[in-house]
Amino acid sequence: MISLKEIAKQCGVSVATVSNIINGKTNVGEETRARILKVIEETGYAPNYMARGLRATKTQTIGLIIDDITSFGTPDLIEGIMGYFEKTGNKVVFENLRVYSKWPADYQNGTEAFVKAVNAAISQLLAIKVDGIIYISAHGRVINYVSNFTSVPFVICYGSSDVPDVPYVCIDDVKSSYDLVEYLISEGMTKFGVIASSKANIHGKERLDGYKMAMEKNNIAIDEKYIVIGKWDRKTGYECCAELFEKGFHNESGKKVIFCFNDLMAAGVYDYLNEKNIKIGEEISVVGFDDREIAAFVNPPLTTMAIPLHEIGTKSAEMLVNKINGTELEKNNFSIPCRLIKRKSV
Amino acid sequence: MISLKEIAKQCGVSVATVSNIINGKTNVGEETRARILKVIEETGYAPNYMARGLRATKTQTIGLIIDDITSFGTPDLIEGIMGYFEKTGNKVVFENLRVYSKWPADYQNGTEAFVKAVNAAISQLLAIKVDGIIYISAHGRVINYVSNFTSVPFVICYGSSDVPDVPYVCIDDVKSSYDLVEYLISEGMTKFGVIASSKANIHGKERLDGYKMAMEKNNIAIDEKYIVIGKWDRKTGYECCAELFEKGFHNESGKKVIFCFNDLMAAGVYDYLNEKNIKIGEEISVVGFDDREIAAFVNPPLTTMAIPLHEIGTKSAEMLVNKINGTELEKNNFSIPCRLIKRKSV
DNA sequence: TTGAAAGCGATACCAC
DNA sequence: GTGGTATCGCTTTCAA
Repeated sequence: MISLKEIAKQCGVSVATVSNIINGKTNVGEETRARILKVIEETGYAPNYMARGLRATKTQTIGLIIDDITSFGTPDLIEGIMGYFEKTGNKVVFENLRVYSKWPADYQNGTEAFVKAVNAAISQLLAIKVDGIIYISAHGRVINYVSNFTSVPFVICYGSSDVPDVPYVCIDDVKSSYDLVEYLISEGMTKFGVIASSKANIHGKERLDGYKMAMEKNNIAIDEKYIVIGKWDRKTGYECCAELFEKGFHNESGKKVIFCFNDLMAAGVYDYLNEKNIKIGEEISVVGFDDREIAAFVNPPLTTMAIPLHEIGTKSAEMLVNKINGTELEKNNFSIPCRLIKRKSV
Repeated sequence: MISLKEIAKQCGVSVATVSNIINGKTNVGEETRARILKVIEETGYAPNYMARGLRATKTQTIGLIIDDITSFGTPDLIEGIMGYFEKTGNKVVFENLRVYSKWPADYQNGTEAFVKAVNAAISQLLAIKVDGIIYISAHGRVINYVSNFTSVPFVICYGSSDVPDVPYVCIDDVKSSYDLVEYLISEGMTKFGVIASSKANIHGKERLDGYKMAMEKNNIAIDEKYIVIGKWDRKTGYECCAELFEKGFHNESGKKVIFCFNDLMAAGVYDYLNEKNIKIGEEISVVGFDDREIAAFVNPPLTTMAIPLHEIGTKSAEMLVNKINGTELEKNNFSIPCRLIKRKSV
């Protein structure tokens, strides 16, 4: 590969001059600049990234830590982030924690092994001198345990943190859930079954809050026994629906709806309802959350809340760039509301 | 950040000795090694990646070019690749071509703008001195247009190439399609409708070949009028099914099956059949290809062929590492067969 | 406006 | 076994 030195020799100038031209310095003669630029063009010279990174403080590289690339939403988040960095001319390096393959079933948030893995990833990234780090979390994790936040700008994407001053952008679960329930009420629903999740999960906790707020606002009684706890998958969706039925939910009078905290559990509810030959969207309505691909393919198509993944990604990237440039941020964290997708299940 | 020099000074030895220890050279005294290792441990010293990359020929970094991260299969391919590189201790840098957002609808394979984007990505990667490159292609592209194949080891993942000696690993579409049709025949199917694709797409072409081979092998007549061309999406799946019906497919005698070249088109067929109140899997069977998430969620669940994405990824990574190490490869390309997933649609 | 030279942090060759 | 030092390709004073 051709080096700075060689093109300097070819042009009969010093390396310093060539370097100045490449870096857009103004202290170079008009004629010299043009002449050298031409040679650079012709030779297809590209600066050596390593050499540059060694000397300069900024590497134009940002590090992306992802919990698991096969996790729902992650690809679209990445797409948003990389779209932004393409414009700013940053390179992106990945650290893939691969939590699904490493800690199958249910690993614990904040677990020692996990924290260690995260910090190892951060060290790696720091070793290659990234200008900043974005952490894409799955599972609505609350990230409170990262040790070296401060050494380089850091933003959490699709997750949150209780540590003060750690920037993050996540979805507004409370408002989204509230909006969905308001819509359901406007459609005349009066009896709600909800398939929630453990409150340890921030999404679960906040969606429940939103639900309760909307119910109270509209003076509809909340029946605690019809709030059951699932584990975000199809199987527990099915089981929770069965539990609702055991408790007599289907015998309630009034328009009934089952609000599932994600689409997968809603699919489990479909399974149960189909088994019992209950017409979904007619006898009982069902709504989900996430707007996964499957939501449009189940029968009937599922009404759900679409997560603005692309926007979340873009926003995170924007925040990081601002942090790196030292631009003061208006806010340190953002919550973006989801979009209601009306389909046939209501 | 602490440097080699500093730890050398701290230990009262030369940088050369420390460097030798770090790089596992054997020409170092037992006692010295232990003493220095201890200091390295205590100080948390990590070698500067840039400096090392500048001097050494290998950077332990591999470049990953991806057509589009939101494309079906890409995340799992990446998961397989990164799992392998985690073991070998390689870092991974991404270049995301983002073809879906940049060339919406249908961009052309081999198009000038596209080729330019690919070569730009390669140059980027070369500038940061990657040891090798993996290209994850979407759309079963045949990659014949990359200019600087040779400067660094290069392998195509989930695609192929007609350029001699370019290593690739893809799926064995012919065999997979053949296997699927054989299974269908073993289930007593005699009338086949097929929703294929343009033959410009290598997957489409080969799946058709496999279909024909299986039919001929079993002496079942191929009815060309029942081979219709879709565009891999739900909508054209629906339209193609309608076309089949216009041609009288549903009035044929014998056990009928519609073989769709992917799951999305199969879902379109479901739409049409549901509309006509035809019992899927009873009156007419349907099979897809890909085993996307939706396949398990449509009603009835779809019989389809699962693509061994993880394995393809792992194999590509393995090939690349071998190439980098100069290990002779037994073969320059691999075709991995898909796995039949039996569900209720047959 | 241009250039000489120091140095970034490591590796590797060659003396001792 | 250990140490001195040239070198990788670039950026960045400081002089000229």
